Amino acid sequence: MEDQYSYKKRKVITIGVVSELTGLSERQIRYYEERKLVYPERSPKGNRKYSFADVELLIDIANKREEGVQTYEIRQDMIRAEKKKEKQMRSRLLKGEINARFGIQKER
Amino acid sequence: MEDQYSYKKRKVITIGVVSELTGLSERQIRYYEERKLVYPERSPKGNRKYSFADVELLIDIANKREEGVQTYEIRQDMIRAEKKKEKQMRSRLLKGEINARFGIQKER
DNA sequence: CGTGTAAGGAATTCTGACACG
DNA sequence: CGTGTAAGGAATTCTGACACG
Repeated sequence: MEDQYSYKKRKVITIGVVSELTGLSERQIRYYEERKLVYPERSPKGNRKYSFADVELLIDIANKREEGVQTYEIRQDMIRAEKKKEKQMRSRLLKGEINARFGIQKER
Repeated sequence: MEDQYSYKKRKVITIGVVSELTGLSERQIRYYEERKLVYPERSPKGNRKYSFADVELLIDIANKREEGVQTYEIRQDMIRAEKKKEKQMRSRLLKGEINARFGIQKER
């Protein structure tokens, strides 16, 4: 469910590449960060670094925006989805499903 | 066997990040390219872009170099491994194993 | 609210070359 | 052979701001 951590979530992509990948302007990407929709990491000197997961998220955001959805709405939806997910995780923990599914997983 | 194409093989990482990820200097990374050990793509304006697969390859190269293996040797080994792989692919094709393993694969 | 843009500066990357060994 | 470095230029990224709507 969480996908492999490495490639998808490592924050290594610069904003210029993210712009190419998503079709969004750097201005838009930085603005969505300001609106708390994305959370890039920063290199030692302050350059933003994104993951493939971030790129996908930004593409979803771009689609929502095209539909006229405001950044505030998008954020609210994300928060709701997040809470829903946490809730599921908690109930699964109680059932011990985590170990069953991820306990004896092979590497990679 | 080929892993998922997307995240691991997309060339989106700049040389500076690759340098951080591998511990190699940019000079070394460019030199290994000159010796035909790595093949980054180029952005429209000429900036090198690497994949996670490239990063792993560079780490392997760094290890070989530490053992004193010359770039020429490393390249020869890579070529040999490549040919061996092609050979396997060919024999598998004949047996029709490709369809069996990749034909009805689900997305992602 | 969401995005473009000019502004000025700092950091990144590029190439070709000299250096050492 | 493998790598460091100074050199000069071009491209990238950053921030804060003004603009429009």
